Amino acid sequence: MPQRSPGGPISLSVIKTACSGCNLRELCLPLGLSAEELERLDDLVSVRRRVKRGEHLYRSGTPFDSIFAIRSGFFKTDVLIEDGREQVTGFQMAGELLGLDGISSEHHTCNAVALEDSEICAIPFARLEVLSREIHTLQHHFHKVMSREIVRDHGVMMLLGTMRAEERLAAFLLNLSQRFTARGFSHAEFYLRMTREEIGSYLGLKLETVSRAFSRFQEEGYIAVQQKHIRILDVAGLKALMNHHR
Amino acid sequence: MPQRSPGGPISLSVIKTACSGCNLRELCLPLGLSAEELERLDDLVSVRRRVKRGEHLYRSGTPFDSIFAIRSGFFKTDVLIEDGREQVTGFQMAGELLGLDGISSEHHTCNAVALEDSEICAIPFARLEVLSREIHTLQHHFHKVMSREIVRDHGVMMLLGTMRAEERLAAFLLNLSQRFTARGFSHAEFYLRMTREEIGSYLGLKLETVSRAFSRFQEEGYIAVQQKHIRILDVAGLKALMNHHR
DNA sequence: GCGCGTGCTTGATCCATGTCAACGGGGCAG
DNA sequence: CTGCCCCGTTGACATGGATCAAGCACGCGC
Repeated sequence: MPQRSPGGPISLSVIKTACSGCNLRELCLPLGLSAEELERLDDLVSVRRRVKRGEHLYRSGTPFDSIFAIRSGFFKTDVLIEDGREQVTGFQMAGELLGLDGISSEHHTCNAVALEDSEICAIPFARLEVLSREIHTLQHHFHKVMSREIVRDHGVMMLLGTMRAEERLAAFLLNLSQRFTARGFSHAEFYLRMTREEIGSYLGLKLETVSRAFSRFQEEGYIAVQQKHIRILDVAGLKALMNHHR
Repeated sequence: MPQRSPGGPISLSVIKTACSGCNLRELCLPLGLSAEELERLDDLVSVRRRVKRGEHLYRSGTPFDSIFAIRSGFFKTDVLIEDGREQVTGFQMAGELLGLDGISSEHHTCNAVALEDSEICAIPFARLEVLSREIHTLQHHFHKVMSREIVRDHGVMMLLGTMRAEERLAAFLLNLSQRFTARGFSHAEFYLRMTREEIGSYLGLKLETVSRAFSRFQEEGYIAVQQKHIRILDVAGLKALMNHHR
């Protein structure tokens, strides 16, 4: 069991901002809402806070009452089993939601850890349900977000169940690239916020295998790697590699 | 590629029954509803139909408009990629919902195939959203069901990412056993509706590996297998095996 | 009742990835 | 500036599961 830092796991400094002024509103929950509806969502999303690198936003087993939207930063979610095995279930970036897994049992079922200093918006779930009864667009969009999470998970199952090491890593890099692009960052150049071990855990590989695959991609000229700095040189090459199954 | 049966993929014989009289109402969507609310759900769930063994309930890429509740029978869902690889994403039994993945893009993103003659209830999603705005219990329960699906997927990711072959199969058998129990069937004795290959696809293993693991479990006295007929002899043994990681 | 096909089992071998080990570099603490 | 620790890289070797191949059992159609 991970130990709690004294005085609670999360830093509580509150930031004042609103969905209506948030540049992520086209990615995040507010998508498709009118100005007036957006204001009602603002009321609901009153708590914003910072989570420092390495801190938990929530832990598996703790009571669930809010979902969280990432305003800035980068998170991982993971599940641990007794014998110490860890499975990273996802990496989340700005505009994505955290905590949906907690709705079913009213307790979080995974850990969410900031991989860099981050800011999140807490959305009290009970109030979200009330509001989404009134705002159809919000209701529907929320359902889409949950469904998208399920589809994403199926993709990971595909990856874990059928792909070999290099395919997995290629898929991972292309996915990150695409998500960075959607946020207005370079699609070709980015910093990884996670370690090789965390990548490995997510992809069902050991860190050495991840490292070797990175090296091979570099030798082949698909990417340039230096530690956590990645430059994608040949998107098509990486894509081709993914169909390269025996 | 599975071929389409002439005249469309699904048999359309309609069965007349109601949620209010359904013995699955404690497992399925109606959970927690009052008699009066249940009647309103009945109105919504008007289409019931049979899907014969081997037939598709829906296919990846087709438009989404309903989710489906399984009234009786057994399904698999799978995702295919171009080069023919298949990933089975789940096996579903009576009382479980199918099609949640389609909400996000308004198209189904996987195939649902009956593994035995089955009966399903179609729930038009747009109408479910309307009704769940009016019935809070229904809204909340629906959210829980979606969330449970996410949690389940995380479990599969854990399995695929960190477990070895025998652990995966043990986890699979225990999970089936537990779900049969919840439906009032024997926890110790059941028929598998799926082939070794489908089990393998779900567990990220080849069919030979699945077969060998079954044989080993039998040698060890954990189970008795004869083709698709499984008898679990030592639940504790199977559970112990799951922590048996090197 | 017989023959065929599909699915299952089992054996032999191979290979991708895991494991173990050594080393190097960068960043942070003092 | 110096030293340490964490992270990443690389090599040598081990192994679990994949692959290839053969044969068997059951269910179904004729």
